[in-house]
Amino acid sequence: MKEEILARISECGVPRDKIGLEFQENESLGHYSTSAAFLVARQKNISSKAAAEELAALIEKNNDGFFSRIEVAGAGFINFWISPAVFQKETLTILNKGEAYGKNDAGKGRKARVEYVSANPTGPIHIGNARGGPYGESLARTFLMSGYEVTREYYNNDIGGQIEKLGATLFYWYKKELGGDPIFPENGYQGEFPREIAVSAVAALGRDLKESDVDNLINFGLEEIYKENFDVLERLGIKYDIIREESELISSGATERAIEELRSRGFLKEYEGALWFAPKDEFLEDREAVVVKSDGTPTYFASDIAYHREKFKSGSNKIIDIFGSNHFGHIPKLRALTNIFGFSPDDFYVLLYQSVRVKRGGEVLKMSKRAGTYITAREVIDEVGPDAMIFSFLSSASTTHIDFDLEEVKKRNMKNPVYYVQYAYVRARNVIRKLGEYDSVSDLSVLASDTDILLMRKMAEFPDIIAETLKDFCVHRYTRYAYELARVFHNFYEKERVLNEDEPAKSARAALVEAFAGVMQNTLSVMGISSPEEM
RNA sequence: GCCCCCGUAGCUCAAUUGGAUAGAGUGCUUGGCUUCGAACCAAGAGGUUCCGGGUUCAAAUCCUGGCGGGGGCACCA
Repeated sequence: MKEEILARISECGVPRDKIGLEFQENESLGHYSTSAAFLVARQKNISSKAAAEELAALIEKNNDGFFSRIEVAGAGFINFWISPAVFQKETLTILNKGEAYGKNDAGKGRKARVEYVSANPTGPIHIGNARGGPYGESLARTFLMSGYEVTREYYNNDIGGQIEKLGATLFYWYKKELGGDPIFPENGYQGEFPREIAVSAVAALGRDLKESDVDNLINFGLEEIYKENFDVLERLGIKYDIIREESELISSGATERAIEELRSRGFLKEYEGALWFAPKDEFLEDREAVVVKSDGTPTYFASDIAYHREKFKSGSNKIIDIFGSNHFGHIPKLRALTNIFGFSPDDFYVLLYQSVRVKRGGEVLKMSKRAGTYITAREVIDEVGPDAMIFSFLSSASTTHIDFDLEEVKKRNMKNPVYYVQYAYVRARNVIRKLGEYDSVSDLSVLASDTDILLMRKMAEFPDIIAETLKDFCVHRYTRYAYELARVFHNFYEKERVLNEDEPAKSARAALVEAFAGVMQNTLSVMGISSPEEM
């Protein structure tokens, strides 16, 4: 809907990106409004009121019945009311397009790769890691809605110091389980999880593992952790197209080849026996990092170079990495790789989400995987269900730190706004079911009450919501929109009848309800949330 | 010490990217089921947007100086 209005305003000489068109929920300020006149006033050095009058008159001149009213208000705002016929026609379009309503072709013929979660395989996914799941998934779906071919990917740091520590921890519990009295390894992983794995390892691998067989134990442990973590992710509706493992990059020689390429092109320098990344480009940030240690082994960053080399050379148009904020220091190094591997820095995004703080009755719980004090994603899903968890996480902007109080979880379970949203959908589906067959209509002109119009307007906003999110990646916009759409429908449901209505209002309202159900389903879908028929 | 994020109603979060009277949920007070499902609707109370200064028609938002919280600055991943 915005596109049409923007086109009409920009025809009158205001640059499209300067118009700042706003949807107005309260009709007293119009269906949409713009502050564009303030800009014109400055350019022409006239009063904002005069500029608004002038601009409004120009728009009115080209008006062909699209706007029912154009009004200057306040210090120079222009408020637009749009003809009911426009919204009635849009509602028919919704019915016509169904699942395709809201899609755009901004990414037609283009590819996007989105990496998210990528939790270290040293234990179960905890509540902090889990935040990246709904975020990445919803973003991936936004790209799909925009016509992109999307690859969802997960990176597994399945080798290195942390894995050795995991092995040592598992071996400790393995020995303990067999009745030995081993010493707990320094910096080993606390918590129940390693012990549970060790117990099943005794059953699966036998009782004769020696210290030199620790790799068997590690491989068994990693398998158990993968099983657990990808199962949890699947409960959140997340499935990956690519799961890349660091060990695989090393064993295939990809890491070695990437190092060699950087070396031959002069991007590595030697210092104190180690090889350092030294891109020497226009960036000013300090990005120096060890790529090959003085003992000759590559660091994790070496594999990251190989992995991003693969991403940048994969023919994708957009590359997106979603990390926790603690990876902040990693960004400049990764960004420096774009130029080196011939990828546009403007199409590479590293999106960070802030931490999740867990409280219990107001008291902050310190989360640490090593110390074994963390809340797992599975615990929360079991408690509130995947839909409520996804909606909760998506409700706040990725840049804000969120607090999660476990004492509130149970209470929130019943009161979670996701049910308000899903219930609106259920109500609509109920009406449609009870209607049975009804005549399809091509004329919705009887839909003219305030609640009819507001519902149609809100539905017509959906494609704009998708388009805006594609630009700024603020997927939390969806939860807001979903809530508002639901509220508008609940209002409609209270005030207007469908089943008892006479024709032609009955069929028209039926069409409206069906259109609503479609838009709501698409809204829930882009968040990765289910659309239940009953609750 | 340097860098990033945050600070908005008792609590958890929004605010269309600088717009009009800062909004929702939750909690609290009150009214509404003989009518498509009340997991709903309606009404009320609740604010120095952490503090100071600046920029302009307009600041929660931008610049600056503080205060407070979180994270990062490894030959760990």
